[in-house]
Order: sequence, then C-alpha cells, then structure tokens
Amino acid sequence: MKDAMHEPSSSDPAARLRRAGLRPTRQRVALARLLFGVEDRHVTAEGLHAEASAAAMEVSLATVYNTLNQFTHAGLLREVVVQSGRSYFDTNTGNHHHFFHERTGLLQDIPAGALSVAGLPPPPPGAKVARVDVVIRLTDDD
Amino acid sequence: MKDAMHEPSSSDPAARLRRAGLRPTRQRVALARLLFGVEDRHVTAEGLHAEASAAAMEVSLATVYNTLNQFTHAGLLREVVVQSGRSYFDTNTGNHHHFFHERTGLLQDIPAGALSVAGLPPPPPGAKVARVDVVIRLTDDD
DNA sequence: CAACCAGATTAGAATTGTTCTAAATCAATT
DNA sequence: AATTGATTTAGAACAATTCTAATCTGGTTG
Repeated sequence: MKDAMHEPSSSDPAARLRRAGLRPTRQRVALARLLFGVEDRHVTAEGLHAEASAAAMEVSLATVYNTLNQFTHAGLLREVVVQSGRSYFDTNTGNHHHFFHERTGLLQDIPAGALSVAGLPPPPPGAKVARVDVVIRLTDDD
Repeated sequence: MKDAMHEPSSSDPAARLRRAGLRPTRQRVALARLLFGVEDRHVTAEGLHAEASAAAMEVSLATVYNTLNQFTHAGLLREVVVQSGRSYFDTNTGNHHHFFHERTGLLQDIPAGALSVAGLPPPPPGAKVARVDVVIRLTDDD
C-alpha cells in the first residue's frame, strides 16, 4: 500500500548519496539514515559508531571516519571545531553558528538570522574568507 | 652599567610568574621569556618546544605542555581552538578574534574593536556565556 | 547472469598530540 | 646546609584519527 515515489528525492538516503557523487553502499546508506533521518544533528565519529552498533548496523569505526570525511567533502556535513582533540560533524550545512557547552560537550545551533557579525576586516592579500565561525562557549551558571 | 629596576614589573618574567602564583623555575622563566618577549604570539606545544631547544634551553616536552596549561589557568595565556587535534596558545589574553589560514596553520589576531558581534541569543537557562570566539577561516585566493 | 574490477570496507597497525607516572631534581625555607 | 614540597623529566600510556594491505561488493559488461 502507499505508493510512495513522490519525494523530491531529498528523503531517500541512496538518492542523496548518488546526487553527491557517492556510491550508496550498505554502510553509507545506514549512516546517512542515522544522520539525515530527522532534525539537525551534531555527532562525533565515536558517537555515531556507537549508535550504528546499537542499531546492529555493522559498520567499522574506520568506515565511520571515512564516511564522515567523505560526506563533509561532498557538502553533506560540515565539520565544527570547538574542542581540540575531537571532531564534531554537523548535519546543518547552512550558514549558522553554535553554542558549545564546555562541561557537557553539547553543541547547539544558532540560526544565522539571529546573530550578525559586522566589521569584518578584509582578508590579508592572497587569501579569501572561506567561512566565519562564531562559537559561544557556555559554562554552568554561577 | 645600566641600572635597570624600573619596569612596572611587567617585563620581568620571574616577577610576572610570581604575581600569577607560579614559582619562577628555570624552565618557566625560559618559556616566559620566549612567549612574552615581544609582540603577541600564537604557539603550539611542539612549536614552542622546538624553539626552546633551538635556543639551547633544555626544557622537556612534558614541561612545555605543563607550562602552557599552567600559564593558561593562571590567565597568562589563552587557548585558541581552530584545528582539531592541535592546541594553539595565544599570548594576547584580551578580547579579540582570529584569522586562521587553513593551508598554513597560521593564526592572526583581529583586534576586538574592528569586529562586532550583534544579536547574541541569550544563553540557555542554567548556562552563562564564558566567551564568544570568532574565527575567520582563510583559504588561498583563487 | 556470471565474471569482472574499481571503489569500498575492514581489522589491526601506525601516527599524532597530549597526559600520566614514578623517580630525580630544585627552589625556598628553616 | 638540611629539609621538603613543588617541579621536572623520560618514557609509558592514552585518545583520536589515519593508514595499510587484504578482502569484499556494487555496478557494469559480455
């Protein structure tokens, strides 16, 4: 029942991968399902691997690393640097910023509209601005 | 010659350390001299260690790590997170932001006055803003 | 639809950056 | 000078990530 086949091809993981030029293998599709299933997410490699394992997905840690990097290069993910020694990947690739809760390691999006950065100095000669990252570091109240 | 003893105690490394509550050991003084000698600097542990070695300063890498962390806790340095898997320490502890040249790993200060961030959303309940970091990521011009 | 093959996956080793450990050394005081 | 608690150190340990070489698989071909 339920003749599907309508979606603008956005919700089907395999299609999304193909569009990004990535072969939709079992592992990539499984990870894409976890990542792009619902709302925006922020994951670490270890975290995503644990999640996949918990869902009996049988993906090696090396593949999780490979996949996160490939997705990032393909523009499906964005890397967020907030903690030295650990990489976060954000499924929200649009223009926005972050709250980072230092005690818990939790990352939270701040829509671009809310916050504005003014007075950007021009990039030094020979360089161009690739991105402006704003991280609001939070600690526990008092 | 040259009766010194005038400085407001800012330029003497040992005094600066004592004021920060750190015993001015040979190693700490040596590193402080490298760090606070002149203008603002951005160093990594490995980089500073190499510098110290080049200057025949005989400081172990472990001590460089310890010292950078102690200086940071004491407020003499500030850690800047721009690259996962490598920590940068900035001798400029005032309010300012950074250019980060992704290809070379070079960090460059942007004085706080130049750039302004408006529309900061309020921190989630229970949390307070510890700091707002703005990193302008640069890549090579076309 | 069987064979093929470039690309993908994997376990485990290797690398990198950093912290830890336990012993030796040192700065400041007595 | 002796004492002592902090500091330094070499090297081991650790954590996150990448690499390697062997195996497997998706998509194409004949």
